[in-house]
Amino acid sequence: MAKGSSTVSEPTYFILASLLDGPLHGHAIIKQTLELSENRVRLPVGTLYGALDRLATNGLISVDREEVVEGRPRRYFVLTDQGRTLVGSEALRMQQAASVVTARILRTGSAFS
Amino acid sequence: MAKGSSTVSEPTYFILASLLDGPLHGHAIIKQTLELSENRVRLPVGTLYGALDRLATNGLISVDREEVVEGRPRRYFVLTDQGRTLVGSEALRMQQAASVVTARILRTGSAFS
DNA sequence: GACCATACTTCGTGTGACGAAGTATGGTTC
DNA sequence: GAACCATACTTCGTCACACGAAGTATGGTC
Repeated sequence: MAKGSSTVSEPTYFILASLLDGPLHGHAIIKQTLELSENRVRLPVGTLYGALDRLATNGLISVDREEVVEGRPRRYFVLTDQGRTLVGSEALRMQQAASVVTARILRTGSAFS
Repeated sequence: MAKGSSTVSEPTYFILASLLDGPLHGHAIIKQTLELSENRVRLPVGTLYGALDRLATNGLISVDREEVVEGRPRRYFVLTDQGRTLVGSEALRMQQAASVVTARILRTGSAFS
């Protein structure tokens, strides 16, 4: 389906953002998201794997490869072109939305540093 | 309970943003949101009034006054201090999240203008 | 052997977005 | 003056998603 106006949630957004630098497996995405968000966004596993399924179904990511490291299975995910495009346009959307508010707050001289 | 890490959705965010310039009634919020978002966000009425209830319950907005204009009732809502603070910090959060992605996209030289 | 970390699975619950249908009023058009 | 449209708000049902929790499996540490 991939409607143009998806408006992705924060967990989903950071999952996509985590994959910008290259393929990662599930737990690595959790760590990368923590880093990217400066320790703000701690993805719960239930959220992560549910979202990964959805994103793969919608063609925004795909499975890169699966390997077994020290007996533990790892599934690596990559951004598709569509996913890369989406996370980029989401970033622009957020920037626009943010600037609307920051401009107004400055203008009305509110208690913000 | 006004958790610090609420992470407000796009409709909710724009409702709060619409009220930064002063009290508005429901339908005026829809129009203001359209304007602020450059015609991107068209709030459905079901979403709007549901969200207004929730926001009022959570103390982020409150009813300013009710009047009847040309036979039609209007209920005006105002931002509370808490609401104003929240929308400001949400804007900062979005800005940070956006910049993480835009920086990476520039660095990896993706197909973005 | 108990315990912890990594890695992933599955399930159940609750919240929120939103489409749709409905109520009420006033203005316009024929 | 009936039909119709715009404004303004209400209520309901459904669906998607977040996320807590419990579970499976492996290897290392104490």
